[in-house]
Amino acid sequence: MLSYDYTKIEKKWQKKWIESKIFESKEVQGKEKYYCLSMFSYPSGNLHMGHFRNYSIGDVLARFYKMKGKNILHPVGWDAFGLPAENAAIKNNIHPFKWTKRNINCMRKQLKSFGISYDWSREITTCDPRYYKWSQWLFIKMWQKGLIFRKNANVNWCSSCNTVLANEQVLNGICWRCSNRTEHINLEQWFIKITNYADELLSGHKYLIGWPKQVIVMQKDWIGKSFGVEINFTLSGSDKKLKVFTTKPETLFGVTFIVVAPENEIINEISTRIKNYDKVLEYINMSKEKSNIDRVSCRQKTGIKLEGIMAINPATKKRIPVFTADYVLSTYATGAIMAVPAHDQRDWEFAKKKGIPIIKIIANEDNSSVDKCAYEGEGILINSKQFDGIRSIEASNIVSEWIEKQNFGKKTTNFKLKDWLISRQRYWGTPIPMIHCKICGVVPVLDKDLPVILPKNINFTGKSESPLKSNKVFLSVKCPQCNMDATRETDTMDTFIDSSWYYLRYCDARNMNVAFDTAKVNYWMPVDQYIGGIEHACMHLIYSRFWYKVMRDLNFVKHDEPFVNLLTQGMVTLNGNVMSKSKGNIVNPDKIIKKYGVDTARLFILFSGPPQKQLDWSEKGIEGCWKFINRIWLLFDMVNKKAEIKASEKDKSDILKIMHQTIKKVTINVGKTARFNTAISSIMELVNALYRYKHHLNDNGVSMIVYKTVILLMTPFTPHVCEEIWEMLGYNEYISTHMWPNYNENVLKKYYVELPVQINGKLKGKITVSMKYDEYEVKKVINANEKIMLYLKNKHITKFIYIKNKIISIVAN
RNA sequence: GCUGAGGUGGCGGAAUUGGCAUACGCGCACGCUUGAGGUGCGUGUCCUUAAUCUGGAUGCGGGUUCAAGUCCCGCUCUCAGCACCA
Repeated sequence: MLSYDYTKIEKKWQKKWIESKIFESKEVQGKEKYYCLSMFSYPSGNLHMGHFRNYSIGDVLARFYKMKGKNILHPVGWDAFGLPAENAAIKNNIHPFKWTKRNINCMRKQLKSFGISYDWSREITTCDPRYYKWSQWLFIKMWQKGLIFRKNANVNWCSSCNTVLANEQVLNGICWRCSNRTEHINLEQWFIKITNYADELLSGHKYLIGWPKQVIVMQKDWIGKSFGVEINFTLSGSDKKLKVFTTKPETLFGVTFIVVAPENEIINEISTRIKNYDKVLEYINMSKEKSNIDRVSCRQKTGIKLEGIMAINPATKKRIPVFTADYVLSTYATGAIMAVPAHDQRDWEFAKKKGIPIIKIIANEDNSSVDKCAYEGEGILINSKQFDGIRSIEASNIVSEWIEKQNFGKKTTNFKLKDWLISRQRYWGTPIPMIHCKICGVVPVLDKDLPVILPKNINFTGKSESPLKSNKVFLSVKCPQCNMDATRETDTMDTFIDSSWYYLRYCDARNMNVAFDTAKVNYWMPVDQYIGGIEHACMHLIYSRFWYKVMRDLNFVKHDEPFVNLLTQGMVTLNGNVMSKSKGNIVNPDKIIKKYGVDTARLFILFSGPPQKQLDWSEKGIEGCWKFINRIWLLFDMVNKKAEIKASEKDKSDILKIMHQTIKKVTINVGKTARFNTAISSIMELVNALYRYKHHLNDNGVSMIVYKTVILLMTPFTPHVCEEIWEMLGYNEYISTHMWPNYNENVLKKYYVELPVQINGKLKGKITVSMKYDEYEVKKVINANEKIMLYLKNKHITKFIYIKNKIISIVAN
């Protein structure tokens, strides 16, 4: 028999799976559920290898647990709002709706050819009013809870995307989507109080045992909690106090100047007292013009003294100068610092430049000087009056309490995490369901008027204004409270809102009355396995966790965390390069599927390495997987042939033992450790063993038992060919719904074991002994072993170590 | 700079958690099959070696141990994230 006809087989089973609805899910009380979720995709046009890997990993798990008897939810959908659609509209004069729909149709077709075990009846699309109605509804619920607010703020603006961006979406001053430099501008915007949950987002990490450590660390850094003290500095000749935040209160006696951020309000408030205000203003404008990148990359510290302003160090009562400098950020803590040049390198550099005194407060054992650089380590306090001699670690708390008692400061915690800016000045997103009324202020749209439909007739100007503003019909509305003429909000929501709750909609995707039924959500949630790229560590995965906690506090769901286990799959590269359209190095999964079939493509992508690791695509590697599937295919005829020679009892029991070992290994590698590569290699070993065994098949069906096991074990990896062989073997049922094979520990039980014998740490031989043997009996066997005894000739045994069933280690000289 | 993860053949990667390093696959070499090529099958493939002797190899250097890829100390390189966060 020649190689198998994968095209025919794959089409056949994909059709059957859909028609028979075997992968459609229903809540079954009492049956253990398994919610398997691959991150849904943005419909950019076509699926690439990264998608293919993502879905293949999810599919292995969904299929495995289905065979293990669990009730599976394995849904699929589209994260369909977003900028590319709108940019395509401006560029190619195609409506975003049309563009998106076309792409989804194309990608759905492609996705169906992958044969993933999705429940297609639950497919969702976020740009569908039946979906975004509920995004709006949830938005209003959050508004009513006081979690959404408007404020004028210094926000990130991307002039290429023509919209504001959340902090998470700006990396190093660069827009996450288009890689343009962003600017800071002042705008009135919509925010969600994610900071209310900052503490819980951190403490919740302890429940996320099934998450990669890397993601937890990244989130922790992003949330950035730090403990410290807020201290009020009196400004001489003014009733104004200046608030600073410090994590090192013990260095208070070494504060020799104060620095406020150029954007700090206080400068404006005390402007009449600043003698060189013109020059200060000049500096402020200069630093405003510097982009984020310049401020960060140019480590040379600049700044200007506020002449005529002095602060008083509350500990030393000394008058100290006040500066403004852009090495202090306006956006963190109070936007002002107390500078301790002796023990902070940044302050040290600034002090050196400006000729400010440097007073040493912490002395270490070496009594190292602070002339060359700041000393940032621990030590004993000096020059600190009553606190002299205390160790700095202990002094932190002692001084904090003293500060509180003296009433010029209090202990606080600060977060780097800022509130989530959720409004966008773009068209292709969920309309924010709010109304501006001159009398009533900001009023939410009534439930009965939802959804606020995104109008289709819009001019895409590409100008920096919300496109919805151009639609007068959309704009004019009656106020739901006073019924007077009012205007609609024209900003749309950040698409990360759509993706913050889609996993809940999957649990009840067709409900027209509520966003989701609580009972259904509580049946399926939390997601047992989430699979996606690590690039979402500090965006989607923080937003979703936050959103879920709000849902919990609204009594919509009952758990604390939405995703129990997270698998971050590695990228698929070509010659080490990220595949991208601009580089023109995209390997299209369609092409591979055409050449080898889906089963082979899946097998290769899963076999090449652990799913978390980056995978470099190679045609060479895929050949091996193709060969392996063919070897299994060819075995069908071989196991069906009756041979003349009888199989020996030992051969039969040997191969059965290998089979049970393989079942055990695959079960653990798939179910527990998600090491699909080693699972597959152990099945390869079993197939190799069966090939070696094939010479004597007159064996009461032993080879058939082994063969069937191979097919069952391969089903999560190569489902199409396994269904086909299963049918050829005479079964009427789907192998996809067949029970996963069990292994029998009794068969695995060994009675004899091969023990390596080490002499002075080097392997010198092996002996086979009964597993029951004690040291005395093992010694007897060794004494009878000529080869080993040769090494021990004329030697004195000083140590004899026998680790039962593992190893023998002899020390002799 | 800080944080985290890593470094094992020509390559992708294994190693039951301290117990036979290099499983499985790719590649390569040789043989068989074939008119030839491909496929398929078989054998071999870390270095040293005539050898199945003997040594030596898991980034480098040291340590603990009967025994170290795995544990400890010190370097070094790579990748990822954050980056003036007071």
